[in-house]
Amino acid sequence: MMSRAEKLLDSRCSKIQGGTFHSFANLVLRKYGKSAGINSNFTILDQGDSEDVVNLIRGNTNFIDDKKRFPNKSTLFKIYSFSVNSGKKIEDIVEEEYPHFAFEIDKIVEIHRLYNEYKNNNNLFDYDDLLLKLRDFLLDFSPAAKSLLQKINFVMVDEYQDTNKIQAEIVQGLTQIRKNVMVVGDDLQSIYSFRGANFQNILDFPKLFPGCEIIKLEKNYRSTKQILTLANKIQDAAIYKFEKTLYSDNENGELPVIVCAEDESFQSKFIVNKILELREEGVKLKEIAVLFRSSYFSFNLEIELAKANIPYIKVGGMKFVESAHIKDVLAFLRVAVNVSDAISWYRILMMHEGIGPRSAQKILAEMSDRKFNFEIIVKDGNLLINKKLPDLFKLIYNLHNKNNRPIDKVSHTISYYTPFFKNLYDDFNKRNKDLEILTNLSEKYEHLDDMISDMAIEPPIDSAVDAALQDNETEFLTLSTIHSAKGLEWHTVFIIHLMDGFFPSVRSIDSTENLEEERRLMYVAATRAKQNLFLSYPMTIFDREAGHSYSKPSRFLNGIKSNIAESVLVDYKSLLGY
DNA sequence: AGACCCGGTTTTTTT
DNA sequence: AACCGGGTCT
Repeated sequence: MMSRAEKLLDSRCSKIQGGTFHSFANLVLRKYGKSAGINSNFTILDQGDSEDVVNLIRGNTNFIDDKKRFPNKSTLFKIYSFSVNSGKKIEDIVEEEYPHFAFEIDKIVEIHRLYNEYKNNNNLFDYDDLLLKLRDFLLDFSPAAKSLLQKINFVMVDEYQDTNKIQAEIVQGLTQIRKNVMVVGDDLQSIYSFRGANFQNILDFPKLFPGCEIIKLEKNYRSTKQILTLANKIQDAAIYKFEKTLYSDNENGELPVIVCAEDESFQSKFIVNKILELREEGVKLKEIAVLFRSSYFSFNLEIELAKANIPYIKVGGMKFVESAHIKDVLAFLRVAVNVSDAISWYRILMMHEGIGPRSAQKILAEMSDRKFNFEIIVKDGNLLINKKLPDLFKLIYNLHNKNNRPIDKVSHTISYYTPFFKNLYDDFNKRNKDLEILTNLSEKYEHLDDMISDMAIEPPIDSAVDAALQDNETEFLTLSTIHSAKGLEWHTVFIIHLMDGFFPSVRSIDSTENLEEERRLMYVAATRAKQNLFLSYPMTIFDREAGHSYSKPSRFLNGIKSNIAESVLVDYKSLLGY
């Protein structure tokens, strides 16, 4: 966003402190945390790490009865995180969303207490802690907080409809000295309620800052009139909204197209053909995007794109740093920074042959007893670690003590890791590229701890991005989840898998509120297009249980008549016409 | 006892 | 593709 602002204005924009709430929190807490009693060497847990901690605690309790079902780590973590972000009590969330676990409520609350205790003892922050601790730091208004706030003259927040209660409090905290604050948002684009965002925030803004000025932006500079007409039609049916009428002066456009494809692969083939056609017309690949509700909807299309040699990047869904092999390497590096990072130790230890959860726990206990003092550990010949893992120990000792650059540490780690890697993954050849990318990424870092927090908060979008950027700025098509497409725009946009049960997702179909959020998501997707918009759905789709079954077009297409969108059928015959 | 292997299940969306 | 549970091997 900063670089886009820089292009519109000038280089001063690049000097503005900016970022997500989380990355801002990370910077502030590391710099000013000490005076607020925060050990600024904290390690950030991403969602996977947090779930691992929850799982560790879950396994150490005797709460799990073989006969009764108990929420798994990801469910537990979701409950806890939603509780923090929404301000609701765990008890109420379980009651409302997971009534089948209501009888375990005491255990669920107790694991949460232990989870917080564990993070405290080990100086671990999960994403939610970053927000909570920043809020408390600012609102405590200590001398350190004051000195930070003295330097902040203006505060601007984009996408304010997607903030939650804590984030609103952070904005309040940031404006304690100077009340220069501007927020921008659109209630119709609120799509993050699952993590506690509430568009009520933007409505309450005038109460928080009495006397604020409200400016309505009703002129759309992005899309053609035809696209806006369709977008307005989608939001006409919305139940919760605040009246506004969007208009555009741009009348030169084609009608959006609704594409009914015989099946998923016809849908993909249609898109591939259309993209090739557009490219002939001079539309660049980077001006085209394919958007979808869930990351896996694009699998079939990705195969077709590869066949047609169309380069693409995929945004959203499974990320580079979430892939198992990258997490493996990062575990070594994290231990190098924080020797008592138990979660990373488990990961490292258990990739060694003959070491499972039990032995890992014993080894960890041995190290912990000796306060992670490697000099002592290495001399004590009676330890399990010395019998099984002399090389590992040497590696970690060097990573931890040697004063070399991150790139050297990464290379050392990878050479140690390679045999395990090849053993662990059948597709190690494919994954190997990612290890190279990680090495390249580490080149720009001076300090390992910076690299590790970046990996948690602002991870590289996708391995392919970096690969593509390196080899001569190849142009590429964008595939993206709608959530990740927020705030962006393209000349041509395809929205795929518009089927009931997929988009809107089955999981939201039985609640009005969730369904309304899906509708807003649809609205966000449609309004990403500047010039062309294609809405497609396959008539049949493979379903695990039913085999092939007919699908129903998304309810969001209901009522879109031929004066709003053109309809196209894509079957065997029509494809031959191309 | 603990590691490991296999097969069935499940998968929204993000910092 | 990753998780979980259950069965088998060392």
